[in-house]
Amino acid sequence: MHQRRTTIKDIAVHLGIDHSTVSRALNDNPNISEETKHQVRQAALRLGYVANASARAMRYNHNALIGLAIPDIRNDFYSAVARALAERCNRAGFQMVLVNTDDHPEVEYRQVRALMEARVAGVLITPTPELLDTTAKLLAPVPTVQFVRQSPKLSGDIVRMDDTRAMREATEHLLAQGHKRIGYVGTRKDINVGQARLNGYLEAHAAAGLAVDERYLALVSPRQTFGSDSVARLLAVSPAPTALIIGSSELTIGGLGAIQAAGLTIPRELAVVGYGDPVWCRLLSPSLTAVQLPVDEMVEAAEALILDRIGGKAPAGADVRSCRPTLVVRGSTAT
Amino acid sequence: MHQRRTTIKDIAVHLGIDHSTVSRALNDNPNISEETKHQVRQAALRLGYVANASARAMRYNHNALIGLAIPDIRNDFYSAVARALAERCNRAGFQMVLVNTDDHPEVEYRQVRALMEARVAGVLITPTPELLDTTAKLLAPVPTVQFVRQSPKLSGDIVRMDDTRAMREATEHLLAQGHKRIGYVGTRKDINVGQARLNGYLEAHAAAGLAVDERYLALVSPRQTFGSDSVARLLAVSPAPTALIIGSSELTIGGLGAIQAAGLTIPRELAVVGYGDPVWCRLLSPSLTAVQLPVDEMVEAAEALILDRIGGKAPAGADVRSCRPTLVVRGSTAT
DNA sequence: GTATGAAATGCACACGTGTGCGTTGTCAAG
DNA sequence: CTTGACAACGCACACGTGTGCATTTCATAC
Repeated sequence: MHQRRTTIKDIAVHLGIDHSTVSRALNDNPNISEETKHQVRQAALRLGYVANASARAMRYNHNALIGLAIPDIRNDFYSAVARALAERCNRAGFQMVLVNTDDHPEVEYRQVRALMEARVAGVLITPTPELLDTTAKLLAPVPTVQFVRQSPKLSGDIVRMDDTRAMREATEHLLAQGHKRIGYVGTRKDINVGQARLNGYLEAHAAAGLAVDERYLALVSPRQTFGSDSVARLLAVSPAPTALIIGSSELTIGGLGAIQAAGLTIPRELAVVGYGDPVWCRLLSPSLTAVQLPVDEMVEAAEALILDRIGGKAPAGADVRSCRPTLVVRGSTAT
Repeated sequence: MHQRRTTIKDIAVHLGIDHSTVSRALNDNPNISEETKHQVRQAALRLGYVANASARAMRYNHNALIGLAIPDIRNDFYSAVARALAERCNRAGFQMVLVNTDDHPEVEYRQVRALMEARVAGVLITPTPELLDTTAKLLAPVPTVQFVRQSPKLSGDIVRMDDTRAMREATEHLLAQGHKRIGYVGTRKDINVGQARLNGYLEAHAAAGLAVDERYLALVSPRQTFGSDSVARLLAVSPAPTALIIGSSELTIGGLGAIQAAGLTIPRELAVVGYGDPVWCRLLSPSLTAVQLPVDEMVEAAEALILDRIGGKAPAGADVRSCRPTLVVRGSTAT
C-alpha cells in the first residue's frame, strides 16, 4: 500500500558508507571527496532518491512554504494572483500553498490552520470581513500580508489598491458623458474595499454637486447571484438609471446577465462599467469598460514584503503598498 | 526572525508531565484521565499550540496530501477542477497541493519533483505531451491519475472525457444546419485529446459523405495567441468557411478575438462552436454554443480512484473512466 | 621515528510526534 | 500481608535529514 521510499540511509548502506557522508555529498560539502560525491549522486539517481521535505523542514526550523488564502480560485482575479505568486515563489526558492476560504469565516479558520500546521513561513491573505479572533491569533506568529482586503484584527503589511480613486474615475467618466442617474452595485460596506469603492462613487457625485439617490445603490456580498438580483432591482427603479457601475468582478458577471435578461441595449439604453478585467471583457459586444486591476504590481509588492519579513530585513511598523487600478474605456460606455 | 513555535514538549513542561502524555491526551487516548486531557487541551489553547504537520508526516510514513499538476490555473476549466478537488480532498481529510506545469516539460518535472518531495500520497496530473522519462519515473511510486490528457509513459488510472463523441456531435450539429465548409481549430495531434477531438470532426464528415479540406484545419498548441492566429488564417481561405469549431478553451478565447477583429457577424456570416463552458459564454451576444465539460463528474471519479489506490482497495490493472461532455446549443449557431 | 597538519569520514545527537513497553499507584480479593 | 488486576503515566526509541565533533588515514616536515 504505502510505498517505502529510498532515503539517504538506503544510499549509505548501498555504498557501505555512513549516511552523514551521503547527506554532505548531496549538499556538495567541500569536505567530501569528488569521488565519493560522484558515487553518491550516481546511486541516488539509480535508486530514485527524492529528498523528504518533511524531514528537512524539521531539521531546520522553517519550511520554504508561503501560504495564499483567497476567497475562490475560480475568480479570474485570484487565479491570476495565484499564478503570478506561484511563479515568483518558485524563483525565490519557495513553494506556494493555496487554500480557498470561500468567504466563510469557519472555512477560513480551518484552511489557515492547515497552513499553519504546514508551518508556512508567511501568509498572503484576503481576509473575510468576519475574520475570527482565533484565526487572527493563529496568524500572529508568521509574517502576514493582507491582500486587497484588510481586517482590523490582523497586523502586518498591507497590499491594497486605490479603490476609491478607481471608482471616482469611473464615476467621473460617466458623469462627463452627461449621465445623471448612475446606479451602483457594490460589495457590503463592512468589507473595507466595499466602503472604499462606494466612497469613490460618492466623492465624484459630491464634486459634481449631484445628490445621490439611495434607490440606485445596492451593497451586497460578492456573489454572482447577488449581482444579478441587485442589477435587476436597480433597473426596476423609476426613473431607471442610465448608467451602471458594478464594483466587483463576481457581481459584474451576475449583473451582465441581468442586463441581458432585461433586454437593454448597451450602451444606448444603459452604459456599464465593470470591475476587474478578465480576458473576456474584450469579447463582449460591445466590449466592457472596466477597472483594470494591477495584478502583477500587487503580487510583486506582496512577495517583496513577505520575503523581507521572512528574511528579517524589514522595518518594525506595518508597511502599506497601494497600487493603482486604471479605468479602461471600451464600448459599453461609448457615446 | 524565525519564530519558535510551541510544541507538545512545551505543554508538557508547562504542566510538569511527560510529552508522551500530552500527545496521548491530544489524540484522545483512553489511557489518559479526563482531568489530564482537560488540562492539556486548556494549556494547548492558551499556548497557541498548532500541530507540526512535518513531524506528523515523518512519524507515520505518509502525508495526507494529494498533488494536482495542471497546465495553468488561470484556465477556467482547471480552476474549476482545482476548486472541486480541493473541496473533496478536505472532506476526505486530505490537503490538495496545486502546481502549474505551464505545459512545459521541464517546469513539469520541477513541479512534480516538488510534489514528490512533499511526499504526496497521490497525484492527479494533466501531463504535457512531451512528458520526460524522469518525470514518469518520479511518479512511479505513488498512485497517479491521468486527468483529461494521458501519456504512454505513465501508468495508473485514467479519467478522461469522450472528446471524439463531443466533437462529432458538434460537427453533426453544424452539418445538420447545412454548413459544408466547417473550419476546425484544435490542439496538436500529439496531445491525445487533440487527436481524439479531430477524429470526431473527421468521423462526422465521413458519415455525412463530405470530404475534408485540409485548408480548413489548424492544429496548434493550446495558447490564446495560436487560437487567434489560426482563426485569422482559416478565415482568409477562399472560399471562407461558414462555420468554425474551436477545440480548446484557450484557443476559443483567442479565436473569438480574431473573429471580432475580422468584423464578421455571428452566426449569420460565421457560426461558431467553442470548447469549454466558462460562465461568460452566456454573456456574449450572441451567446456561445459550446461543449460543456463535466467538471464535477470527472473530479469525483478521479478522487474516488485515487483514494481507493491510496487505501489499497483497488484492482490491479489501470482503471479508465470516460465522462461525457454535452453540447450546449446557444445563439452562435442559431439559424 | 615522531610530530604536525590536512583531508575524509564516522559517531551521535537534534528537530517534533507517536507508540510499545515498563513502572508506579491504587484498590479489592484472597 | 500478599497477590492480582487495572488505571495512569514515564521512558526510550523511531521516522529522515543535517551538523558539531571526534576519529581515522595519509602525506609531509622535523
